[in-house]
Amino acid sequence: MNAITPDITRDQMEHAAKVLKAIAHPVKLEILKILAAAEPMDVTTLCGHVGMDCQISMMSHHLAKMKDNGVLTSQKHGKQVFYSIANRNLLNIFNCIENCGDA
Amino acid sequence: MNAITPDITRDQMEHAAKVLKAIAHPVKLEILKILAAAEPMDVTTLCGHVGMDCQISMMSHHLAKMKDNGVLTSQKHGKQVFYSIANRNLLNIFNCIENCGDA
DNA sequence: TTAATATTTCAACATTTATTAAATTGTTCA
DNA sequence: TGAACAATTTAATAAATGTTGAAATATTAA
Repeated sequence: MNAITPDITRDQMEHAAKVLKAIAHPVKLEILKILAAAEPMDVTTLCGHVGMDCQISMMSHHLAKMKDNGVLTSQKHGKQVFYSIANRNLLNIFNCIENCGDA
Repeated sequence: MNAITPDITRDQMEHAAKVLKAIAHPVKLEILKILAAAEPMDVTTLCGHVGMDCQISMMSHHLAKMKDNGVLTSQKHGKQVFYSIANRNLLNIFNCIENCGDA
């Protein structure tokens, strides 16, 4: 009905808010960025890419939350767990981020 | 450097996370949607559009936070304050939302 | 079976966010 | 001036989030 904010119901709004909340964190955005370039990836490798201040336990929490909200999927392979991006459309958000820099 | 996640620095990541946090809430998304269709708008009118469970004080808190994070701007006119969207590029996020529905 | 590795879960804590009511500021108008 | 209205600020509280380290759970390999 509207070109800019297409037909979005209140329920979709609630869902969208959850997804956005699940990624509105610098480390989580970093995770998405890393996976966007090289998915799937296991937790330890991912942690290494994120940087020195990364603890495996923290990483696991972040990943779990994103998975809970449908942002990521995971697959176990041996003793490692590999994470992927559930729907790469979400990556459009990075264009948003770049363009909406500072107004 | 990368088509999908363009050259985004860690600082930009931090900034993006703040902006996303500032809108990752159903009512705040609703506010954006309403303003997208009819900006600028004063607080009371906005509150009316949001629905029955809207309290003016809550609205004011939400608006203040979004303004603090550069999402909205405001202009005083008489005893009313009119809010607008600072950068309409941000509205692309709604396309993201629509497309990234449920995977 | 024991040891080593990868990841998750648990528990505790500090910080941030959301919500609500009450008090306050600023503006207009009689 | 002072009553009425619009919006913000303050304060209190509940709820959610982020972080950390330790313990628990797989899985593989020796």
